[in-house]
Amino acid sequence: MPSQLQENRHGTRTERPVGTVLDESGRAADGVIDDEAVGRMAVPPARADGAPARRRRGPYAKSAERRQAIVNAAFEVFATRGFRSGSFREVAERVGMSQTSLLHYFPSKEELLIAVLASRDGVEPVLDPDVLSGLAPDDERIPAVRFADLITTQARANQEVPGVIQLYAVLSGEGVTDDHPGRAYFTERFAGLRADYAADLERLRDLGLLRKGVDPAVAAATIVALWDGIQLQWLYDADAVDMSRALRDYLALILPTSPH
Amino acid sequence: MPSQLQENRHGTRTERPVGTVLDESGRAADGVIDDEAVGRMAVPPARADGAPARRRRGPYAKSAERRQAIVNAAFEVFATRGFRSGSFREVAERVGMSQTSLLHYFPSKEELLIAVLASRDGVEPVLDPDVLSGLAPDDERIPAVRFADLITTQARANQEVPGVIQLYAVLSGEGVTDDHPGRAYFTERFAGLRADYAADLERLRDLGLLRKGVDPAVAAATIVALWDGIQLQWLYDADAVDMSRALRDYLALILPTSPH
DNA sequence: ATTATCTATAGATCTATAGATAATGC
DNA sequence: ATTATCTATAGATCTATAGATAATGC
Repeated sequence: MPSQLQENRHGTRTERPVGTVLDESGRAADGVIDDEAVGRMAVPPARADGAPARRRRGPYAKSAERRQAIVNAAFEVFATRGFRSGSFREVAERVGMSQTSLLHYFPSKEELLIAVLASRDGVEPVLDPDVLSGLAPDDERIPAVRFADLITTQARANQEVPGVIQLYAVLSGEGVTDDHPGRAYFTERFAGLRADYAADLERLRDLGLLRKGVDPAVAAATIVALWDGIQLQWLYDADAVDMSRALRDYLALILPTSPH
Repeated sequence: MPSQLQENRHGTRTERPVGTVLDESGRAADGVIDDEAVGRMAVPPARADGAPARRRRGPYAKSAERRQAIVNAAFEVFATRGFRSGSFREVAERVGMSQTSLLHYFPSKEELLIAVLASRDGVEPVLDPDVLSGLAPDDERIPAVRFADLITTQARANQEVPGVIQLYAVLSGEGVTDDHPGRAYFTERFAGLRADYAADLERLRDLGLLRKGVDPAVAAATIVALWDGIQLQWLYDADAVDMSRALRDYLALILPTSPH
């Protein structure tokens, strides 16, 4: 039973995402100390009088909470206005502080965006991977059913978290414009998702559960593409499309044993 | 033989697209007189001295050409920067005139966007619908093959027109942000594409060419979604995905008779 | 005379810096 | 003493208006 399949859900990886913001004390936005970053910190210079250099105090107690509030507000602003049109002033207004105070936490708009993208990876709901579609515990089709279930369940769950789908659609479109600071994030995210799904599908193929003639790499890109594309249509007209249905139908086509 | 299938290619409709800009003489951007718009024009008021009201002269000879040059420049600017971040100044620079002169042709940025979206529908390459995959002229699978060929050929052709895919991805993402003037265009475009493809697939189903269990409406939304999504991935990494391959493979799954 | 184009500029942004004051914690 | 927050503001935008001048065509 390839339990690895559980590790590749859309957006539930545990490594720290690329570009996680670290403040000067080497603390990531979630408050966890990053040893590597601490190691990279500038050593306080010895003073001319030979006295020992002073130690930095680090952020105050409520600082992490404040950062998170800013990231949450920026999440909303970027989702409703995009990165380039979303303004510091609007984020500040929502979080109830002056615009310049934001710069104490995020010294540039780029860094704020990176923090939002990183936080987004954590906002997605975590699934219970044991929700199976009533198959006998030794049913050989379980890996295929689980793979399809994880994707469609995740799609349905994303739908319930306000802003997640819109932030993603808005920024992934804007990200291909000139010099956009989100480009690397999306390039890597797409590559990672394709690789993860392709690996899953190769395992399923080896188990004889993938339809003959389906290429795992092409199907992996197709799953991601279909998912993104149907989300975009859903944003324009939520009643006109059924996101999880479209995904389920496609997965049923390439994994003929899964239910439909 | 359902020749209607040829009429529904991605972006090759002949009606004037929603929101086509008409200048004050009732002339559309392409120079064609729009009778209905002329009829709507304000009647010149009779003057106090009873003399006949003067007639408007209409745009000068080179005006249509100038408009087109502006639309083309705006196309590039919006594709590389998005609508909100793309500026009148940059469009003016590319077209070699002052920023304020643009306002003579397009009195607001919104109208310029509408004109760009309308022009985009005409930029897509027109296909020769008779390119078939070497089937006997009386082969009953021809409608399915033609449907699949039109889509994959269009996908390959779009790839060759610089900016078309990027403009579309950037603006369709930005279009879901608050008060975006492109929202109506994309809402209607998606609805139209879904309806067109669904009608095609229903015909194919009636001919026994659609795989059992495939719902035409879901498959129609899936084609559009897959297409948009794979284009987005392609913009981030052109070497990593094969757009027409992904479309072809999906179409082969739902239309089992088409070649692969 | 009408259309096309330009200069000057109003008025509203926006990001970021400078530097003062308030709050927190060693 | 350090961190957090604020006010004031520089300097760079951006869209759009006002109104003058140039080019075109009735």
